[in-house]
Amino acid sequence: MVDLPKAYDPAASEAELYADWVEAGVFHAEHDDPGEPFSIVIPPPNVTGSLHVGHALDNTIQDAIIRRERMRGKNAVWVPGLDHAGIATQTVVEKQLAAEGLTRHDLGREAFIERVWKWKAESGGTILDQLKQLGASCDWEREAFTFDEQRNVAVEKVFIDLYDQGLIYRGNRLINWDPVANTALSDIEVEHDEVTGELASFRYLWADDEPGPAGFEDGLVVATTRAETMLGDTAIAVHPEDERYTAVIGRHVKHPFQDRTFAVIADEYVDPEFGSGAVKITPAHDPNDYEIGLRHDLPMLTMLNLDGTVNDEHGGEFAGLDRFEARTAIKARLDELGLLVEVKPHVHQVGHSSRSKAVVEPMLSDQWFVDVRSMADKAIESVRSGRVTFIPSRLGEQFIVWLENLHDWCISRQLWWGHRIPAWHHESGEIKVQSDSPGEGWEQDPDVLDTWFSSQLWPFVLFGWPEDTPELRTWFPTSTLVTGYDINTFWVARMVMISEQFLGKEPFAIVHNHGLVRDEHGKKMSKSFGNVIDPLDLIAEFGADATRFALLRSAAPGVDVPLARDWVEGEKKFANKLWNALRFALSNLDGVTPGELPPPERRTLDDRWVLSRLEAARAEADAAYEVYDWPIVCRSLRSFAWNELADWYLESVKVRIYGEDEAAASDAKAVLAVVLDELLRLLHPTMPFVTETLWRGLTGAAGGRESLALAAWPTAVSERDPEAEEAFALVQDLVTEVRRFRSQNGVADKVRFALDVATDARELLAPHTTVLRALAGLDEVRFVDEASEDPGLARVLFSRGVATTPLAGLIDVEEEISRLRKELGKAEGMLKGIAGKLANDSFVANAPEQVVAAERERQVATETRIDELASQISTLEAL
RNA sequence: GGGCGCGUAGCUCAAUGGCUAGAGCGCUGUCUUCACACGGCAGAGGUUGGAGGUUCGAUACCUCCCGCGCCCACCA
Repeated sequence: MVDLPKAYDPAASEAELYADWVEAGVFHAEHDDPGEPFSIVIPPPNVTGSLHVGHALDNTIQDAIIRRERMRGKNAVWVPGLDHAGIATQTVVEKQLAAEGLTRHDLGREAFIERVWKWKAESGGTILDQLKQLGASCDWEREAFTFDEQRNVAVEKVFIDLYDQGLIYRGNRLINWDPVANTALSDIEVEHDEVTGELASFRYLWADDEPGPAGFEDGLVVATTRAETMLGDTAIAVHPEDERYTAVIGRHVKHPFQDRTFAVIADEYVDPEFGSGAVKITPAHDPNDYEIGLRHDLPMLTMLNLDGTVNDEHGGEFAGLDRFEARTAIKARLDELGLLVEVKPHVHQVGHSSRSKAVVEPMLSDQWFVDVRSMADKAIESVRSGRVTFIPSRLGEQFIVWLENLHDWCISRQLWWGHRIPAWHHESGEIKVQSDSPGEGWEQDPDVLDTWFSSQLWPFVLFGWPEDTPELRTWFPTSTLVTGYDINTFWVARMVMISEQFLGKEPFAIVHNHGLVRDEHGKKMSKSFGNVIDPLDLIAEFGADATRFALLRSAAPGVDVPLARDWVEGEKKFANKLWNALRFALSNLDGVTPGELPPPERRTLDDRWVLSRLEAARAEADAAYEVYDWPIVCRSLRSFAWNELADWYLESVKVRIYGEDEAAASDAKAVLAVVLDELLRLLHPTMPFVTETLWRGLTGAAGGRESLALAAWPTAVSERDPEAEEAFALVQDLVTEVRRFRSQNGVADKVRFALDVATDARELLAPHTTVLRALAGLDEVRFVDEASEDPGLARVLFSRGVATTPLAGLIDVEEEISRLRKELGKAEGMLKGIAGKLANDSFVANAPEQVVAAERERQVATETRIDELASQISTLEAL
């Protein structure tokens, strides 16, 4: 017999259990292990990271999935790893350097990278250790890093092959420049935030040899939110059909600060409704203007340095000023020259770097790009055809739309930490793409690849690609990818594209998107709001199981997940409830372990009922597990465990367990053991620790390879039993009514009395009076044909009849009358509703037969009840 | 500007077009009975955002409105 402490203490056992699982290789899989392959690759957390609630959710879901599949006998592997997270990691280490008064340039490239590796070695494993605290059942023997030796080989191969296929090219194009991190960014690394800026209007005067046409003697007014870019203006555009401006098309204006002129051109892009209807064109610093510049073959003048200051070439008196200082200075100068027309507030979207939060500057630059169109089209087809399914499906739609509008991907970053681009530049300007230096006079491209370029390979490089390994053949394509919808664009889309390109297959069959974890009111967690919850605190205080369960119970696919400390505490209480249910069982089972159920004829009503309800919960939870509907998984199991098993069955089973009849007691124990065993199995993927501890206690399993984590996933132990459910529901109804009677009349539970029951369900109820007596605290239950009219009786009404007991000082008559009146009013209201329904001919004609029949039954029952209530009230009043 | 999602009890959320719209937390009362006070029992609490429509019947389907949130997008 196992002796459990009175209250569950997660901290006492979690670490030890985890070590035991790992020691026994419970999480490790080999390619030739038995079972159908099932694989998940972890979305690799940043090496800089520490576990936050988002990770906790993401990994809890993956763990629940992989644990269930493992129990189902699959050859299940969950491969963990870390992302080198180029820009994020470099930023962290640069900050450390800054604290020492250094920049990365002081160290130089090699020393800096060495420094990052050193830091990675010291603290890179933190988040993986934290995953262990959460209970994540990763196969740690397969841990990988996006920047390790093996992954490097793959990254280089992919780059070189794509280049050879013409899908990677180098180009001088307008890209998003982050002037703080000093690197190019891809489009999706730019976040558009609404900002209240200003719209400045100023005028360009006509070129000296070109007086303005009638109506435009004073020049041409243009508007801009970034006045400083006028240093790079090379045209003014108007709409070709804008009659106001027909006369000025082809004329030239002069630049106020530079010795040059440029033309007024016509382009359909211009919206005549906006501003003055004339747009200044800066092809080198604005995406629209860039397009116009290409169409009209305009000069592209870059007027900013990479650090965001105005350059010498076109800056003139403004050279060296920061772009925002320049904005002010230029407006001031324009004003002095009498050229500034007005400045008014303007709300618009401004692109910010998702990393540094700096305002992104569109810049012309030489960068490497991936031509994504053909791969994107294939990826769209993968989703359309259902070869990749999204859960929830609406996110698949969104995914397709995004792929349809995808532009080429700028993959070069002006950073040091990351995969160096395998391209070599010759003094002559020639470029070669290959792993090793072509020889003397060749310099390797200084840039590194976007972090996502390497993580897109994750689902196959984890299994050894480009080698043709047995692991790759076994576990690729992977089964399910679990991730927040927020990185579908960054990561998921690119995995689909690149997997198809290089392995000819989609990398996974299912993408399960969960939402983002928010606070209890749906607000984003952030340091500035002070509403951040640290999952490690939760685990320390309430246990990993409670933390996991609290996350899962709100994690409907694709829907953001609210979380509050109190809710986690609530799930700790659930764990404690389970703990105590098992504590009760273990102290009473006397060594009975889960095995065969007693034959049907020896099962009592409560046995049949609990088995039927268990099967209902199992079926519901299992189906929900299958479609990753976590709230239903949690709700069905929690409510069975607490509201049915603990609240009713454990109470009713005491009758036999504490009773004299040893055969009955042993049948009861057998059923109890089976039910608990199955419940623990069903809950294990969500709450691995407490279920493992309790299951070992229940079964006597030794741990190690004899772990619940390796036990079989439950199938139906019995069928649903509608008859038992109906009968037991009646028992519950009568018990509840008796309790209500007690509660409302101040009759203490320990005051026992006899009950005369008049019911049309006598046959159903009669065999179960023992349970009835135990649960309702009755001396005796007698069945009578008709309820006595004796005014000296208290009446307890239930759905199928009425029960009476001598008042004999039990209750307060006045109170009872008022209670009955209330109930009568309620019943009359209900009857009115039913009668109205049945009087409606079209209802009777059109509703399904069972529905109409049920209505009729309710009508009769309600009428009977009203009669009874009325007579009861009058008899009481007679007293 | 385009697309998507959401408005149900004080809070967070459920309810194949059909029983009296449910659960958890919170709240009220009550009980320390031998699994559990991290608990039991009982209870209060709803014009399902608003207005129309379809239907015998709408929380659910349709239209419009109001409010909230997210994604995408190059209007200076």
